Amino acid sequence: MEFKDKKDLLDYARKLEGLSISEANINNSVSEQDIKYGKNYSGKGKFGQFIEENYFDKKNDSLSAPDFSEVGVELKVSPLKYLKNGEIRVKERLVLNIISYDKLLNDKNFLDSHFIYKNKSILLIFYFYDNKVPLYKLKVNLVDIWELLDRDFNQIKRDYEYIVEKVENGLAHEISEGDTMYLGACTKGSTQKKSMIKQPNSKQLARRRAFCFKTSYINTIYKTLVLEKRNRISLENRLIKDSSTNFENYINNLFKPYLGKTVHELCLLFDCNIKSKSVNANIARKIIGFNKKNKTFYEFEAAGIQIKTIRVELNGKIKEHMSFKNIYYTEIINEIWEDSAFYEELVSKFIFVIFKKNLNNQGYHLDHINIWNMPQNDIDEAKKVWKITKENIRKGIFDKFPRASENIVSHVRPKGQSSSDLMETEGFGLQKKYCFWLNKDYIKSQI
DNA sequence: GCATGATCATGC
DNA sequence: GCATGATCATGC
Repeated sequence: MEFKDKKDLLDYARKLEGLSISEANINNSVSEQDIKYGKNYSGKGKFGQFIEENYFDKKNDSLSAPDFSEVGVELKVSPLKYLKNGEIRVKERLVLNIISYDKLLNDKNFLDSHFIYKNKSILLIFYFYDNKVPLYKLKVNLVDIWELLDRDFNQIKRDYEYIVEKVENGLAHEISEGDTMYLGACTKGSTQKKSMIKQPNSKQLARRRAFCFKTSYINTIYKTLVLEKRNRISLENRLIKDSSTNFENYINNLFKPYLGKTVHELCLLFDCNIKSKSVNANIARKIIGFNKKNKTFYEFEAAGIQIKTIRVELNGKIKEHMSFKNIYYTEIINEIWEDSAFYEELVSKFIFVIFKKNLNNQGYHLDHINIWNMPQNDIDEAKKVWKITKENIRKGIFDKFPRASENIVSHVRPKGQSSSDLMETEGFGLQKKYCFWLNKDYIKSQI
C-alpha cells in the first residue's frame, strides 16, 4: 500500500481508532481467516509487525528508511494500560532506532542526523495492551502523527547532543536513561558479555542502546494528542493545515459530484429509503461520509457543526420550519441563556444542504450547499423566544408557547413520536414533547 | 395556503 | 426505547 501524502496515510490509519484489526479489516483484502491463522508473531514488537503487515499491507523490514518511506513517516505502536483509578497511561517507553556508537560520531549534526531522517514524523498508534487477547482483537485507542521538529525540538536536540558527547568522550558504557530529559538511550539486550558491543574512543565494552522516548515523555505525548483529539474539532484548522484548502471548499468538494442529482437517484446511490422523513438528511450524511466506522461524525460534533437540510419549492418558498433538539423541561428551567442547550445549538456552524423542487413538480434534487452561522442580532431575537418558553415551563404552562407568527426568527412546536410521547417536568407531571424551531421565512431570508 | 399540531424512519 | 432530523396532515 502506498500513500499520496501524510494526510492520506493519517486518514487511512485513523480508521483504526476505536477498533481492532479484525473489525477494521472487514472491507479489506485481509480476511479474518488470514489474520487468525496466519503467521505467528512474537517478541516485543509483535503488534507493530502485525499491524504493518495486516493493516498497512507492508512487508516488515529493518531498512534504515522510515516505514512509510514514500511520505517520510515512521510507524510506531504504543501500548496503554489502565491505572486502578481508571485513568489511562502509556505502559512503557517508546523505543526508536538502535544506536550505532561508531556511526553516531559522524552524525553529530542533529538536524541532518539519521535519527531525524528516521523519526521526524512518527505515526503513533496507541492500543490497549492485553497479553491474554490475540493480536487481531487488540483495540486501538488513538492514532496521530507526531511531528518531532514541531514539538519540544530544543530539548530533544539537547538530549541527542548529550548522548553524542558521551560517546565522543569514550563514555558510552556510562550512559544511563536518566541522563536525559525526553529522549533517552535505553538498553537493548542483556548485560551478558556476549551482547556487549565496542565503542569508539574507549576499550571498554558498552551495552547496546537504542534511542527512546522516555515513559514520562510518551505519556505526555499521549495526553497532548488526546486533548488535541478532543479539540479536533478544529476540523477547520486541521483541514486548512493538512490540505491547504479551507473548510468551505472541502465541504463543497464533497458535495460537488452530487449536485443536480434527484433524491431518487441519490437514494439508489447511497442505499437510502425514500419514504423516510429524514431521507434528505440521510443522503447528506452519507455524502459527507458518516457511517458507523467513520469518525468524522466525532469531528463534526466536537466542532459544533450541524448539518440541516432545506427543501425549496418552485416559487422559492421553503417547505418546512427547521427543528432542533427536544426541550428538556427539568433542565431548561435552571439554565441561563449563554449556557443553554438552544443557545449552544444556535452558535454552531451550519451546513445547509438545499434541495429544490424538480421543474416537473415531481420530487426534489440536491441543488447546492450553504455554510452559515447565525448573526448575533438574530441570536438575540431567539433569546426572547427561549426566555418566554422557559418562564412558561417554570410556571407550568405547557399549551401556550411562542408561535411562528410571534417572533421573526424562532418558535416552539411539538416534536414527539406521537402526542402521547411524554417527558417529565419539574412539578407538573408528564407533558407532551416540544422543541425550538427556526422559522422557514427566516431561513429563506438567510440563504 | 399557511399555521399549527401530529407523527415517522433511523440509528445508537 | 427513544432522541433525532425531519415531514405529514388538517382546519381555518
